[in-house]
Amino acid sequence: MQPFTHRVINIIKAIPEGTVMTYGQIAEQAGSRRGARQVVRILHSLSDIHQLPWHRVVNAKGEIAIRDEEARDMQVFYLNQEGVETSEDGHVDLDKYRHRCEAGDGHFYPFE
DNA sequence: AATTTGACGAAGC
DNA sequence: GGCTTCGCCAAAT
Repeated sequence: MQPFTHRVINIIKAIPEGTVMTYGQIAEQAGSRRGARQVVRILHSLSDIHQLPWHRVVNAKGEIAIRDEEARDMQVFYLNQEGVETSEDGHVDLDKYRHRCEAGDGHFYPFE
């Protein structure tokens, strides 16, 4: 298992209830800014054996990225259960629910 | 070992 | 706002 993969798993497991993270965010936190696709792979392959809250992961537009209708519906259900409002299309308000790695004083860094 | 793939993201049209 | 192209790199084949 590559360090990147391990970090991604760890990050996903650390997502609090009622919040969501984007693939890009996770990849960035894991160390690869362009690793969103690896996050996809990891989630797809590893959510099964790990206990990953995959339903708290959405794409950059705040939409449910999943393609399977049933799984998509399930994700919407879980998010609603946790208090995340989702549209019928399955998109959430990232500005409200996006989990951000806080700097402590609320200072927001647009880039790094 | 080589090639394809993929629940994505940003940039370009 | 939508569609296409390119980049990215681990996992699957």
